[in-house]
This record gives sequence, structure tokens and C-alpha cells, in this order.
Amino acid sequence: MKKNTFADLKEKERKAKREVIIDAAERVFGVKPFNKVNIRDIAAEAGISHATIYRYFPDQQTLFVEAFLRGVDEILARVDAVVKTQDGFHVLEAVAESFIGFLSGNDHYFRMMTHFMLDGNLAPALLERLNAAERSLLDKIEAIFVADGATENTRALAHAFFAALNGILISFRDYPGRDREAVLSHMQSLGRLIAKRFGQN
Amino acid sequence: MKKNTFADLKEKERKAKREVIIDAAERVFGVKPFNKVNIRDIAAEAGISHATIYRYFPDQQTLFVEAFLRGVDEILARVDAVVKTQDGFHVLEAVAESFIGFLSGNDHYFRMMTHFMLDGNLAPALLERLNAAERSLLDKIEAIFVADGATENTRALAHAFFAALNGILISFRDYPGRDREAVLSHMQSLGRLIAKRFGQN
DNA sequence: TGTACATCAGTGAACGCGCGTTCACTGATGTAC
DNA sequence: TGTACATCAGTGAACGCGCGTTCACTGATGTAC
Repeated sequence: MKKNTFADLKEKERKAKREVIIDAAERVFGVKPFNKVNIRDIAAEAGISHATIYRYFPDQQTLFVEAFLRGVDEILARVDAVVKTQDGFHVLEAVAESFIGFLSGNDHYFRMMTHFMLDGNLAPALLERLNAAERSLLDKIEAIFVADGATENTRALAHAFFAALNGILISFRDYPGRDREAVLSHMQSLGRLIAKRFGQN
Repeated sequence: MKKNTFADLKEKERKAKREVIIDAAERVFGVKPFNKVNIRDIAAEAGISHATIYRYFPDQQTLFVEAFLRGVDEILARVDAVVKTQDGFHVLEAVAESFIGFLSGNDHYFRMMTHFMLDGNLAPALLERLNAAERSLLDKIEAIFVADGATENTRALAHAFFAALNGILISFRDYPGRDREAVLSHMQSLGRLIAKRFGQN
């Protein structure tokens, strides 16, 4: 218990500093579109030199994935909360609403997700972490279908439902000529429509 | 009829040259991931200097949009063909199959689509052309639902169906650890699942 | 038919910029004796 | 308690590269007389 306490403390501080950098990154993502954010922005927001970031992260991609995984954790927590709160009949709708609401309000997570999905030259270790996260989400969605009484193709149902929600976001996120609120409400209504179509087991 | 024939010929040739450049671009897109393709590649493929491209297109974005619109035309034609060929009952499934099949085999169109949807700083004129193309597609999909007997929310149905197909592509295009063919067949089965869910009016 | 001039397509070289990443150095903190 | 040395976090400057775009020029073709 006492062994290595100095080294432990140091390691702890190192982790805390990594968190500070990720915090700063999140703040920048809130202000600038994801694909315009660069290391210098994040460093400035964190109040350090951009070179310092490389003391804590091997490269930009790792930092971005790390930040993204926070978003995934948030989504997973939200799905759990919904499952616990809602009665069985409206779980899918509530999940759709939560998913769309969160990713619409935290656009950068969605942008990062599509970026990782499309720009497929991630380091294998990072890719595996992302895949694990996706699997967790799909597990939770599948569990909802199972609880709802589906007996076959439950994984495919989860895949299709997840895909449909992603599709809503990518297809209508930038609906031309509507303001943010109108877009969100349109996406939410599409989400409900999808959820209803998937609820008839 | 005879007036301006020389100028006409010249303009015709100019257009033909633009086509040659777009042809070359398409060939490059077939070989390199969309986001790695640059003006120099396309020029090399077309057998001209990269500076020459700027004699025929004001900028890269315009050239890309032009190329993308070819893909949209292809999709529109395919949907028309499906509608004419299939009996009413399986139109949605056939559309899903055609859509997924085409965009899976011509990955660059899908990449371009998501690129344009996400990277929202297109010139207004180009944006309007893309929107018009999207509207055409949604019109055709909506018509299918109408023909299928849907009476209300038909536009929303079209939106949701279109979104779901896009979502399948973006979510499972790069399914880890499966080869191209297995991925396609998985996406097709998700497409059928979606089509079935949307066919119950 | 020939000559001087204008037009214009095509081009290689160069510009400019963003940006991830690395370098060489500084200064503070820890360690050995 | 003090001194010499090692370690290491932090940093501004610089590197390197990709790449869209522009420039200054050439050479061919068309036009006027």
C-alpha cells in the first residue's frame, strides 16, 4: 500500500494533466467545427505550449479519440438512464430522442464519429477502442429489443436502429434554410418515426 | 440555325474538355480514397497540367460537386428503373438494395456526399445544386410511399427511409474484420430489414 | 500570299498557408555525497 | 548544509509536407490588311 507512492503520485498527476488537455480540447470543439480544430488551439485553450501536448499524447489522433470516448461514455450513460426510467413501451423512442438530442447538441462528437468511420487509417489500438465502444452501445440497444420481446435477428435490429439514428443526423443535421431548433425538432420527429417502426415486434 | 456556329463549336469543345477532366477525376476516385485525391492526381490522369484544370473549373470544389452530381443522376436513374420494374410490394426493398449496392461499389460518391453534408462551407450556388438533387431523390422516394398507400407524413417517411439507408452505409461501410463482400451482404440485409419496417403502411 | 499583330490554351515553377511534429534549449526540481 | 550533477517538464522556433491556387511565359492559331 505504501510502496511506490511517490511514483504513483507522479503518474496520477500525469493523468490529471492529460485530462486538463482533453478538457481544453472539448471546449475548443464547442466553439470551432471539429475539422478546423488544431493542436495549437487546444494548447492555447489549456494555457500551455503546443509542444507540451506531445509530452502527454503521442499524436493528435490519440488525443481526439480520447476526447471522443468521453462522448461515447456519456451516450452509454444516457441510454442506461433511459432504460431504467422509461416504461418498456417507449424505451426506443426515448433512446432515439436522447441520442439525437445529445449528438445534435454536441455536434463535435458526431463529427468525430463520422470522421473515424470514414477516414479509416487509425492506429489499430485506437480502432479497437472505438470498436469496443460501439459494441457496448449495440449491446445496450440489442438488450432493449430483447426486453421488448424480439427473439430473432436481435443484433441486426440493433444495427439497423443504430444506423438509422446515425443516418438522421448525417442527413438532416444541416438541413438548408432551417435554424438549429427547427432542425433538431425535425430530426426528433424522424427519430420517433423510426422508433415506432422498430417497436412493432 | 447557322448563326454563331463557330462560337457554338468552341463552347461545345470547352464542355467536352470539362467532361474529360471529370472522367479523369472519376477514375482517380476509383483508385484513391476521396479525401486523398488532389488536383495534381486528376490532371495527371487526364494527361494535362494541373494548372490547366483551372481554365475549366473555378476551383476544386466545383469540380468535385460536378463529379458528385453524376453519381446522383445515376442513383436517380436506378430508382426510376426499380420503380418501373418491380411490383409495388417490393419496391422499397429493391430501392434499398440498389442504393446500397451502388454506393457501396462506388464508395467515392458516398464519401463525397458525407463530405458535402458535414463540411458545410460550400459556395451557395453549389449548395443549391446539391439540395435540388437531394430533393429529386426524396421526391422519388416519397412517390413510392404514396403509391404504396401512405396518406400522411409521406415526406417524413421519405426522409426517414433515406436517412436510414445513409446510416447503414456510414455505420457499417468499414465494419472491422470483414471483407468487402461480407460487409456488402450485411448492409444489404440491414437494408431489407429497414425496407420491411417501412413497408407496413 | 505574306506579314504584323492579337488572342488564347496550356504549362512548369513558384507562392502561400495550414498544421502536425520535432529540435535544441532553459530552468526547476530531485539526488548523491 | 552545501555543492555538483542528473533528470525532466515545458517551450519557442523551426522543419517538412501537402496541396490549392496563381504567375509569367510560350507557342499555336486566328485575324486584319
